[in-house]
Amino acid sequence: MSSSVEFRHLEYLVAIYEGKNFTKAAERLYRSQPAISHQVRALEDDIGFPIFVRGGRDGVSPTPAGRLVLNWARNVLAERLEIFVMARAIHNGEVPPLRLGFSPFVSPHLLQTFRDAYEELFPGCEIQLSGTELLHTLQRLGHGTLDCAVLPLPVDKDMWNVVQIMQSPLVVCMRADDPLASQSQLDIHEIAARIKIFHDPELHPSAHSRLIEMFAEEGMPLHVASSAATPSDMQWMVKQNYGFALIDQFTTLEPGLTTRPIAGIHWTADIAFVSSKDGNHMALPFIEKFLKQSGLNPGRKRARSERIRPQQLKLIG
Amino acid sequence: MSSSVEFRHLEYLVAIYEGKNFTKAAERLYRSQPAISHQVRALEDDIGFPIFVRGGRDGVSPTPAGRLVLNWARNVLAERLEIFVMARAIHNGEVPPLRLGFSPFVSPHLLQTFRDAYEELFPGCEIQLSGTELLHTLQRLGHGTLDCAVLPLPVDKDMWNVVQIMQSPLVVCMRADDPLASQSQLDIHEIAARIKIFHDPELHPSAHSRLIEMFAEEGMPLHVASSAATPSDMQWMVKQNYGFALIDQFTTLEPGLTTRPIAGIHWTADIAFVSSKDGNHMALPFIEKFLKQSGLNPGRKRARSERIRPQQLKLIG
DNA sequence: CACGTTTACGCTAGTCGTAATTATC
DNA sequence: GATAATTACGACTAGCGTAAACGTG
Repeated sequence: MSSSVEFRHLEYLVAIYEGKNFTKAAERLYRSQPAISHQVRALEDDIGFPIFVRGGRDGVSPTPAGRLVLNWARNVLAERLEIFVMARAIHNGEVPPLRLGFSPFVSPHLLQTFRDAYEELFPGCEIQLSGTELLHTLQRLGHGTLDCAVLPLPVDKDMWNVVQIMQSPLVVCMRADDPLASQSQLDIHEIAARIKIFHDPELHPSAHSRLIEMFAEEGMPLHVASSAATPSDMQWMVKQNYGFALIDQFTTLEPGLTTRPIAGIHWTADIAFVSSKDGNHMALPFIEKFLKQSGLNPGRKRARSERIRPQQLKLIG
Repeated sequence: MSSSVEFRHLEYLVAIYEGKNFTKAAERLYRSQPAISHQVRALEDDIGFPIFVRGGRDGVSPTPAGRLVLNWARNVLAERLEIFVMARAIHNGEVPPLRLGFSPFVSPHLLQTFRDAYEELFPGCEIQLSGTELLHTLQRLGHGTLDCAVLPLPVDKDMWNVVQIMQSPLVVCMRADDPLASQSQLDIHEIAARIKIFHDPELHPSAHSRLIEMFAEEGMPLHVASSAATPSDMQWMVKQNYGFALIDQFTTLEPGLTTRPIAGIHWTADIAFVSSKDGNHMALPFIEKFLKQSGLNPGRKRARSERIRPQQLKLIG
């Protein structure tokens, strides 16, 4: 059956399609025309259906089934080139370290997942991490001192290559001994006034105003009391009873803290893989293809049993 | 170089990797062990780097570069099978019509783009369209009387396979002879009170409440005056001076109407390709793979010269 | 008849198998 | 010394080229 199809056949098919006849294809391929004809015929006999309809005078044209095969053939031939170029680079140690930026909002766990995926894709290739604030990270991407970054959305999709890799619900972070911790879900009206700890507005201007808007939608005014630059600072504040905080549900919690979802609310923090459009690290196309295909699966179970619904609102990075 | 790599080689590599040594691989492949050894050696000589490190006693293991090749090899071998099964189905006319649902919110232009992409992927294969309201479409997906659908987000990602295919800014639809049409952008405070035409809340419960929220965020109360079931009904109402409407910027406009963006506001309608997790139309995996890879490019220029920024807010389907 | 594909046939490359050799634990 | 990969060599498959036949405009 189709298991005797070889790359050689695909090369012939593509050449025939592009040359529009067997003869021209044969010239391109430095083969005799009968050789091509014979191979294609053998292939068609093998797979059980024709790839081309021999059109007599002006050129052959692919059948519908043939077009499917041709599309795939072009792809796969291109991939073959890329893969071996890349693999040779790996072998020669010519893959420069991947300079990966991230903002404090991105959980170490997600970074670890990314690192694992990268190790799987490019075994033995180094990653250099730089965690700074969002705007600075984007600046460095622009200057070319970073190859890519893991950042909260939104990010200008016309300016950067963006692949979303995570959509993580926001939950309320509180002390485990808080009376409200006995509830599995929280009523927004009960807790709105107690949410007082936020990320530094300077570091994430849009995120901050977004948060205020989200509460306004629910008819809740918000009182910003304390602000922090990192998730761990926020957690420290929660622990010290400064108030509650809204955090990514995948944030690693310090002992003595717990998280609860807000009933009926499905705010999320969206995280994306971002790279410069003219970024030139050779791994970038592979990474993006991989992320688009398979996504990134942080191997951790959902925080609560409740199904997480795609939500209307996004926390802006 | 790598252009002499054939599928045969990849099969050998994968068998060796899975069998962990040349001998077991040879058995699986119904070949002699030296044949395998010789082929792999020839391959490695050709590509210029080793795939396996011969580990003496307990099995060979892939080099870093080899792992990259192996990952790709597995993929590409699987693809080869799928492609020819699919192509044979196309040839035999065994591809059932793709029963595609869509909601009234989805522009015909986008559907056409999808249809073109499908025709490119599966030449000659039929699409059966069913346009009904969102909830009914989801019901039919569940019952298996639809294979897939093009729908506004959000849709439960745990319940359905969802691939976003479009993110289209919302603009204000008004009469071309309206005085405000002279402005290239509109001030939200000037027009909020005049936006009176909405989609029927019954048909899109979440979309409706979302719209009200979005205005609330901007501090604008919204007065729902008229409602319509389809975009063309909405346009008729705008024409008859019932008020302005908020529509997808890619909606085909009737003569006498025009659209303008709202300054500083970047609301969007997000459209996705949705299918049942146990949907069994053979084309679905291919379509999803294609959409994830290349997305869907509605070949139409941007409505205004202004760059569209990814936005914070999404109109719910 | 012209142009292009297919069939026929001999040649050779290269793939496979058997057997002998080498390497590693 | 046992297990497993490599080398050696002969056999045969099958991909190639040349030349002739076949089909369409």
